[in-house]
Amino acid sequence: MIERTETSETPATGCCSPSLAPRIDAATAHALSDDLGILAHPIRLQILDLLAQHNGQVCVCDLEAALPVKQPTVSHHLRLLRAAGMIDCERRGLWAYYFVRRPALEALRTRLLAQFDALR
Amino acid sequence: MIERTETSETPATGCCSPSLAPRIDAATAHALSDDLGILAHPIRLQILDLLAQHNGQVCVCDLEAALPVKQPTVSHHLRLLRAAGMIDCERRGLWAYYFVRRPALEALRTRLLAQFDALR
DNA sequence: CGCCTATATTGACATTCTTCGATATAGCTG
DNA sequence: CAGCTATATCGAAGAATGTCAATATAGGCG
Repeated sequence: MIERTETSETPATGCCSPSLAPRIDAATAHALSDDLGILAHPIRLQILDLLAQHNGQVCVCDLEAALPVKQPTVSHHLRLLRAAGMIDCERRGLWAYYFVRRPALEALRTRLLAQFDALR
Repeated sequence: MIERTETSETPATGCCSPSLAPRIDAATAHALSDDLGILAHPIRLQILDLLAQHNGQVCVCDLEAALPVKQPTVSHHLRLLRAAGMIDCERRGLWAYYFVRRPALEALRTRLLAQFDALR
């Protein structure tokens, strides 16, 4: 590492800017990346899409029929989406009807937009 | 699976809607989740933030100094971001100056928004 | 050329993710 | 209750990801 004083204005004897720091703190970055990680799976995106389309009327076997994975896998992804607060379900008799939690998705959308705007 | 006719209007002897299909096709979902997967890492989010802040003036050792990971890890994340088309770099002498590719990020933002709006 | 420095790549290792068969749970129906 | 069905959970196995030490590459300087 090249020697340089923090107070100096010199653009560099070498390269490095005087201790550059991210505006996003690690905790925020972590929280956001967790949510992005939930979205970052094709099956989960398709589940969200299906749920949004047929709000409150989609049971697990519908999803299983519409997606190229088996039932335990569908349940697994539903659990992740639920743990992330993006969806929820209501049991009616034998069936579990899943639906998107619009306010949560709206909040995530807002958070994402804010992040993108910060990259402006 | 419960027997049912596609043409019937009956809300179900059981649960399932007549063959529900995602509006997002698998290819689109896959492409989008790939990009989301790139964003879904705290270090990468912070890198994007740092690059956006100091456009065109950030070399790898700056990033290494600002982030809690070692140089090979920084290079690794830079490579992923670059492969995803989100950033690029210019070599000047010994140093590699990285910068965000604003048009690509803008396109991603648009794509993401469209997706969120589809969940409307 | 020989040395030094910034960055990239390689290889190994640990961790996490994804999937699915098998099984458990829960609620209906007879 | 017995049997059936929808969903959840468990456990195992493979794939993908993240990290870093070690090493390679490449460009500057004396």
